[in-house]
Amino acid sequence: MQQKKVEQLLKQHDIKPSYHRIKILSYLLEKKNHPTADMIYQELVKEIPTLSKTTVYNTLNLFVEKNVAIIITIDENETRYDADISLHGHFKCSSCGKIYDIRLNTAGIIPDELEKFQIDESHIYFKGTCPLCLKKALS
Amino acid sequence: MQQKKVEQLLKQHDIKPSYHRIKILSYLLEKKNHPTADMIYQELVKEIPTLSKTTVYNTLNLFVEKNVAIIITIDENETRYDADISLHGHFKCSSCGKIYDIRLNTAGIIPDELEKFQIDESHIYFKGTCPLCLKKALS
DNA sequence: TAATCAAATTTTAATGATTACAAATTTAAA
DNA sequence: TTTAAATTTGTAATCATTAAAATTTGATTA
Ligand SMILES: [Mn+2]
Ligand SMILES: [Mn+2]
Ligand SMILES: [Zn+2]
Ligand SMILES: [Zn+2]
Repeated sequence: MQQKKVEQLLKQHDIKPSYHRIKILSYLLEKKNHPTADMIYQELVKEIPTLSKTTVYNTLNLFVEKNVAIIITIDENETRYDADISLHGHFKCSSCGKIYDIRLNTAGIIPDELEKFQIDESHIYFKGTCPLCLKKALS
Repeated sequence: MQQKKVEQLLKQHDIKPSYHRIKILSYLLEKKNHPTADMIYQELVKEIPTLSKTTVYNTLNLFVEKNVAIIITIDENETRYDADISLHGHFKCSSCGKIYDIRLNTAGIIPDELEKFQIDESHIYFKGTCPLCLKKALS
């Protein structure tokens, strides 16, 4: 996505598109790798040597508050972020660590039992071994 | 559940049923409240003044390793434990903090997209406001 | 242009959950 | 009883995240 589009997206969500914010959102949108705050920091600090990790945290918290990104918690003590805010699932491979996006047929995903509950967020994820790592394990 | 049953359960999973382990597993089984390690500690230390928080952590890690309990991660930086190891979902109320068990019709819960993946764990949870808190909010 | 002000970023320090490690205690076997 | 192994404890370390205060940036106004 071009920078202009990213700026648009930020503005649409009431966020002033500062240099850092554009960089961080671009990272999320392009990499689609569900990174931790630290992964983003380690990558961007190469380009922006003055970057502070607190800025990464502040920015991600702002994104979540303004619904530009969501938090994915699959493993304990490891907060990850996703700029794809649509309802979709994830699979984390315990071997290579990659987190895959899983498209769900969202119909009938909400249990009847929750009829009287107000649902703000739905999360579905799986853990195991991905096909690539399964193949490697054979050889 | 009586103490004998709890001991049985531990033995079945290759865990020597020490006093502390029985207490901690009993807590999980009786309360069914998906507690944090600290919640368990705070409650049990009343009965067992010499209890160490490290023991609670060690024991919970052992339970997870031996499949007597599972880890539930709904909110970041808050690891919770559940002695119900069957496939079921959860709902956490953002208002009162309670975590509800949700029975799922497990049929067709695994997306076709994961056919070639080896799935070890499935997690489904929702966040929002529970009926009790919704009612309170009205008045 | 220069002064002003708020927002954004940085720096440093604090917090809190979890783990590491070694010592002490308990349990069970020899 | 002796000894070794397992369990528990206490303390310190680690690591992710947040808090607070200082600095910088960038727009706005005089
Ligand atoms: Mn995703
Ligand atoms: Mn449960
Ligand atoms: Zn893999
Ligand atoms: Zn509630």
